Amino acid sequence: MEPLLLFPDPAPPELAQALDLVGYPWKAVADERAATRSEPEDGWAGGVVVAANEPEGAFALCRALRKRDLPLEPLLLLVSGAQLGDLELREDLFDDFCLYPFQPLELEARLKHLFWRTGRGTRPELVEYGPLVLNLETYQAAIEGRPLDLTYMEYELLKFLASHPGRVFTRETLLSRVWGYEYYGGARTVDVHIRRLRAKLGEEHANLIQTVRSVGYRFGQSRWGL
Amino acid sequence: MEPLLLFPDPAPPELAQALDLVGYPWKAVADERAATRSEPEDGWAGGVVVAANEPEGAFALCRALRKRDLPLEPLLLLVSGAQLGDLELREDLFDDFCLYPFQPLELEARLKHLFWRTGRGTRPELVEYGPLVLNLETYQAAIEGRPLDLTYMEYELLKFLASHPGRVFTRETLLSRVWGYEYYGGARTVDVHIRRLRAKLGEEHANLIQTVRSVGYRFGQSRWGL
DNA sequence: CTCGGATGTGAACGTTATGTGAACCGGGCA
DNA sequence: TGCCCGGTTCACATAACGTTCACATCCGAG
Repeated sequence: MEPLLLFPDPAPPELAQALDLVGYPWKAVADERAATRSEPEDGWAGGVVVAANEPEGAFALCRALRKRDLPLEPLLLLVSGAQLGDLELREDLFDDFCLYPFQPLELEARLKHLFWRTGRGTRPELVEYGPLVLNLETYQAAIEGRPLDLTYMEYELLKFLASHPGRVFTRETLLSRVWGYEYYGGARTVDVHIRRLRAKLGEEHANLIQTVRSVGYRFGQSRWGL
Repeated sequence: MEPLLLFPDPAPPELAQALDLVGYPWKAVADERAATRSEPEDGWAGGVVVAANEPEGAFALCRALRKRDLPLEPLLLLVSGAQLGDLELREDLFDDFCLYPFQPLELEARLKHLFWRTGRGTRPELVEYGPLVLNLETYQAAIEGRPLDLTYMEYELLKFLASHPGRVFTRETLLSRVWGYEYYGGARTVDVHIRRLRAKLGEEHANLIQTVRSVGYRFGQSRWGL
């Protein structure tokens, strides 16, 4: 079996021990570079990321691992009780989470359940909204069947927006969620990308992205019901 | 929002309370027959099944709910630590599990993540008062289902007022709470915004905002008690 | 009934956020 | 090395927005 990716490096002893006990091979990495460097031939079997001690590094790693051509999955996040509230805005960065410190039995059960449910391919590889379709595997986008020629950043931005239809995001939020937390640049960058997206969507569909003055941008219509 | 199915009936007090606190409606059922009988029009929003106390009944219910034409989803299972080992054989009966007894925060986070990944969307944060609805995530407002086109300041003002129905606020208070503490401007600004809000609410609902002469403004009916 | 302060109203004004076109810059590739 | 592509930044145009003012109207006190 391919090893699991562990963060941080070195891995917390009790985590390493728990995995050893139930027979999961693993390898600890300190950051994205290390993750790429020591990646096995057939890719990682999955990931266990401890966010309780070094949240920034942990979330940065998750984001990087999710953005790859073949996103790392399944990804189990270990969080402290105090971090539970922060998870809401990072739903897409992990597949399941577990309180840290953890019970070995619970960790094992979660890993088993994760492998069971991701093994059946329950993950959607498409993001759809009305006439828009994003194929996450091939990095292609289309509207009404007509292919869109998007650049990397345009694709990422559209993917993020279309994954959260109806919701308003400030430029700062978009910069941190799409560009990355450590990004340090002008907010007007977002405007320009929005404009190009609207242009490529075509006049007919430009209104898929709406401006909410003095707040930010919204994709699609709002959700009134549940 | 449609209610969650709870097992057993009656529901454990701490579970009922935790769900009430975060605003999930629920209905407890004792078995499959009760589940079918009291099922809402649009189906259950999901299920929370406590397996810690009555494992046989709980798993039987899960099995029944999964076998239906429209399987109940998502289903969160609450298990004791001693039951963790048994889960392996029942992977297909639930979508996620949580240790019981549970931390309310963890329960909330798991429900949110479940709703997110099963695509049923998390409940939007709403401020409601009678016919008025404010969607805080999408920055949209509606009255009697009809969308209101509000500017940023109008929205912020209405949000503040509608969040404190029945209470009277002086113009100075509104300026400091809505516009910001350091704001330095004329009090008549408030009047103008109130007028525009009334206009947009429509003649029928303009009285949602009442003038309290020589004091300020009040939203909704006055509260006699408390 | 009358007076005066408080509030409603319409319009004008100044500010600010956003749209827009183009220049800049840096990395990959020939 | 020099070109090309994409991402970023800048400067300017523009329209939306918030604020202010002058005046009209309302309401309660006396």
